Amino acid sequence: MKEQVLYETAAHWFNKHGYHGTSLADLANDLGITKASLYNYVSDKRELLYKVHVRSIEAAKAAQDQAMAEDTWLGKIRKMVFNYVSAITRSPMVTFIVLEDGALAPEQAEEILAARSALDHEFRRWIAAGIRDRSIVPCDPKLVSFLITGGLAWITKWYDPDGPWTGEQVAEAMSAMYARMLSPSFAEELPADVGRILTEAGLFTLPAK
Amino acid sequence: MKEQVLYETAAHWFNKHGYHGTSLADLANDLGITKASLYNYVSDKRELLYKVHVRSIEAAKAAQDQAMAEDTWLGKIRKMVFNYVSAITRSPMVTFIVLEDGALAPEQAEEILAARSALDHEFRRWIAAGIRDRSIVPCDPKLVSFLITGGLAWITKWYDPDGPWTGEQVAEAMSAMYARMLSPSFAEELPADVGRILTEAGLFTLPAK
Amino acid sequence: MKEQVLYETAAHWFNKHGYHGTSLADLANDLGITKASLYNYVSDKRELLYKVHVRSIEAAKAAQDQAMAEDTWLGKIRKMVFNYVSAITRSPMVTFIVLEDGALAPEQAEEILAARSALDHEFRRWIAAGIRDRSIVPCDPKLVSFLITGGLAWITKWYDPDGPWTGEQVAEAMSAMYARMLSPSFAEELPADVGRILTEAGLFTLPAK
Amino acid sequence: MKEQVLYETAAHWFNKHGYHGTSLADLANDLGITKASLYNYVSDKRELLYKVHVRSIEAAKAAQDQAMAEDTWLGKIRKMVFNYVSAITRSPMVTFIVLEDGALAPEQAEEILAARSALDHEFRRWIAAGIRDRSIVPCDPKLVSFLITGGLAWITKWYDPDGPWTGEQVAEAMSAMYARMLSPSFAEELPADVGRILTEAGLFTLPAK
DNA sequence: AATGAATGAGGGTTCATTCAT
DNA sequence: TATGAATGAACCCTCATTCAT
Repeated sequence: MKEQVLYETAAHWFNKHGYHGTSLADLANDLGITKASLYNYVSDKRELLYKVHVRSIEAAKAAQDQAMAEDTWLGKIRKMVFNYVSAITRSPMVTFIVLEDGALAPEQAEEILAARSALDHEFRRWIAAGIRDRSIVPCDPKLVSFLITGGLAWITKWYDPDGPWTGEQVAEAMSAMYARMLSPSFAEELPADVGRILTEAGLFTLPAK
Repeated sequence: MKEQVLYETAAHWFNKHGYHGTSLADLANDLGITKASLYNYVSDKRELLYKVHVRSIEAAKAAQDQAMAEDTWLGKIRKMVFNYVSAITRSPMVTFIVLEDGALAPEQAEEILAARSALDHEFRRWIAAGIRDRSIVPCDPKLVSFLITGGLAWITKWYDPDGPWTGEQVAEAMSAMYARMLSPSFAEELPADVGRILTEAGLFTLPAK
Repeated sequence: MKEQVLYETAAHWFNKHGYHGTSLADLANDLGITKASLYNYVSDKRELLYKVHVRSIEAAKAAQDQAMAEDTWLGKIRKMVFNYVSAITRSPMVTFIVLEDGALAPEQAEEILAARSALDHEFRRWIAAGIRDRSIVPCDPKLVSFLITGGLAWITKWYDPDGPWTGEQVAEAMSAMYARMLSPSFAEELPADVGRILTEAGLFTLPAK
Repeated sequence: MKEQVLYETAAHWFNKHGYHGTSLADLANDLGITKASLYNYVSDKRELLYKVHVRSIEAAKAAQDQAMAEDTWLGKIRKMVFNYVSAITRSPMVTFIVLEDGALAPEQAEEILAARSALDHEFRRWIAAGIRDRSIVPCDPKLVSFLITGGLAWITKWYDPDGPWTGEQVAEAMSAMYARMLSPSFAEELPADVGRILTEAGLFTLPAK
């Protein structure tokens, strides 16, 4: 059995049923092996959750890192959202999993939360910087960060890879909307390709794949 | 024991630990009674979850109903977001709880999902109508509805009543941001009181309570 | 509420579901009162079982006592069976309840078992005496007593007061069959009224009520 | 642990304490394993009861099938009783268990009752056929079937393998008594080996082993 | 690498019983 | 006489985990 599949399955189940609502029997059954066999790959149920969280955070970090190259602060934000949505919708492994209290060991939880917090604070810094140089509308960075995080976390609850939209389309649309929310003036801030989408799709409505 | 307290406690726990991560012993212990006593109020653990969901939906419905009086479509949306955020931050009972697969009985789940879907579709209709009369920027109503729902659902994960912000402040800020995202032109669409807030708070940053 | 009804209901439930399979909630619900109210009549669940047993034994004792007047040993046996079957089929109170191990307190169980044993031994004495004076076929009294007891105990499992047979008909038929089993010669031992039944019913088949 | 032992133990306990009066802890304790281990063999407490019932019915069916070879109707009946008593007294697995209402799932209960009913009706047919060809005394087949079933069901309540009688002795004695009950004339119907028993045992009293 | 069997801990639920009202 | 609320104990069952094979 491929280890990769194990984590994808776990991510899927944790996301749909929650950590405590997922039993190792569920996973084993889904993978076509026995509960006992799982212990050849993982030492713990917790480890599964932990690793899934780690990969999710790595993906978020990557999305952020790759967005840093953008020129403007708004551009960075827009790119970061785009990257992250793309990642989430592309691989079932990269799921934003809601962290249930007490599911992870204290140190693990602390580590995950610290990593998330670091990402969040970096994100807030971008917003604050953008506000300072007037490329982003005055707003509260912390609140806006939460607001956007919520939108991103929710994707896994409704996005269906077999549905009408590709991940890139969703990524494009969401990043555009958030950019719109943050840009001090709609007209001058929107990047060129959004214009293309508006044209192609007619009134910016997402077209089916 | 007050029945109200029971539901608030349950909502709190389900939100923090997930449905399966919450044991009746946790609840009972928190309430200062025994597990068995819980069964004088509820017939089932499931019923607790169900009722919490029902009340959450009622609150959302109320938020929507009370927003209908607004003149413009954007105004309705803004008011709805404001109302709902206010409700969520005000009472621990009104929590947007993530529905874990299989936690509710099939008919219950169906009912809850149907109700949520109805709210969602009404919300989408507002967006679509706004787009049609050009009071809302061209966008995909379904996607935007999901995007906003995510932001609202996430609130319970980070909002702290003992923190620096009042619920009304958060409600004001979030509804303003979403309005900004949707208004075709920022300047002309923003309602008067947002201007007041901008003034009072200095650059729209949320002030501490 | 009539106390009598309580015991009848209890007897019915114990018989259908067993002692442990009957909850006080079942009884209370059936009686239209609350569990707590039951404790105004009985101090214990056990007491219910105990009293039902006592009455069942009293009925058996009465059946035996009233049969002693018969002239022959076989006549006594026949009458005893007739009386007991009549009692069982007449009143829902008089049920032969199978005694589950550990249901009664040790002393109570001992008492009930002693009483049953006394009845049984008296019954065996009749058989033995009959064998001695050749009015009953040579057989093992103990085994025959068990055999007949089984037939009697089973009645509550199948007899339906609303069915085609009256209790007296069943009593007549069963006592006749057992008498047949025990009489050294069928022709000379059968009492007169069996002849009547044979005549009336055609070939001894039980007629509908 | 041998699966066979599990069912024997279960049968024993259900018989002595009733289904609801038997806890899995009792069984596990008796078997020297833990409650949880039971679930490696059975999916349910109910399944234990169900399987025990099934085996009991299979034994009854076998007893009936093997009796069909007998020439006369009375002979069949006699043999069937003999076979069944032998089986019951031989193996603790083959216990006639009283079915408590609601202990089995509706479909299971229906199945068991249907099977029992089939056996019962076949038995009644034998009686009726015997009455028709005058090899059995005129009587009501249904009532007689109940009467005999009761005698058989009761055996498990009193028979003690460590007691003075072997199972075959009991089987011989009971089948002889019922044959006596049903034969139109005692003298001519009794099979030869009963005579032997009468001789050996002195007046047909069962000798100790 | 895989598994069947076993298990301690705990989870949801029922139950007989008590008691203040 | 009746009851709603409370509870300790027990019950059936599930779960994560282990281990010999």
